Amino acid sequence: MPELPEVETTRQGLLVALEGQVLQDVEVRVPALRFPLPADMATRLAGRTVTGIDRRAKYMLVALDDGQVLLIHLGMSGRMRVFAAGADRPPLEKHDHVIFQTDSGAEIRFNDTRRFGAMDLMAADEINSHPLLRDLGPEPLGNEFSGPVLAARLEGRRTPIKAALLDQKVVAGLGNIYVCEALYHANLSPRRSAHTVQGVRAERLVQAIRDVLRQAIAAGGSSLRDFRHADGELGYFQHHFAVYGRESEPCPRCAATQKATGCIRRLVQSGRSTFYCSRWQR
DNA sequence: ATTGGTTCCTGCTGGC
DNA sequence: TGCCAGCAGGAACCAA
Repeated sequence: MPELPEVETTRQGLLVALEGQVLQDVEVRVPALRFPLPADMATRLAGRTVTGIDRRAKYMLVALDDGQVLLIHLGMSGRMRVFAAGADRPPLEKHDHVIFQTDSGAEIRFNDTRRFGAMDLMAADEINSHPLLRDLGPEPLGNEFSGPVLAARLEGRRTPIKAALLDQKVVAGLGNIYVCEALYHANLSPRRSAHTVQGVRAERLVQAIRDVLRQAIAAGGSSLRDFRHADGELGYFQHHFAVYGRESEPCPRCAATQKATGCIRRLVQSGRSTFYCSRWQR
């Protein structure tokens, strides 16, 4: 499930392959993603040079030499796979929806089993007003994210803190996995009403979010089912999950104090699994 | 304004 | 063994 660390890992892999390269040919095999790909996307991309790739939340923004920006979202099963010039290329798969060829002979395949991914084209000066980007909250790893900023965004919200953190308008880039992990490291119950996370609790949560995201990026993201790096390698942060997917196991801190007996519980909040330590998180 | 529920999609899993 | 219902999940959308 690509969240911020997986998107960042993908961005880094794509940047190595694409920066300064010319998109010689773009083939759209299946345009029906989350919404239809722009009908003229292949035409507008052909012959353009990639000048950079940025990331905003879970979106990659591929900058082109003519002032256009290609927005890419991986949805929940999207992958970008780079095949270097001259490298072996396995046959196209069922869910390889978009194929990019560079003039130096590299190929990039966008594969997305569940088709929740998205792509769009815009002008560089539209980035801040684009419907998918304009309402996003602060970047959790950016300077503008802090305890007071998060606290202000949680003020008056009666929804559980777990649900609030999944809302991309509160803070951008978190998904189910890293929200569970961050709440654990901040000792906060996922059920706690969002508006009660103020002051030192908000500071603690911001620190936990930043720490877990930084560590996950350093580990190349998490590979549960679908996620792979652009070169096909697996991320390994899944081995460092404290609570996610570990129902009825002891959490790391309970294990360390030897008071551990299946302290990790699972509950369902707004239709999604939440994992937490029943002893530490309040 | 905020919040909860529904929907899109496919592949895997569990129950009978 | 085989079938199908249920589930997973990011985020837009709708209704209350």
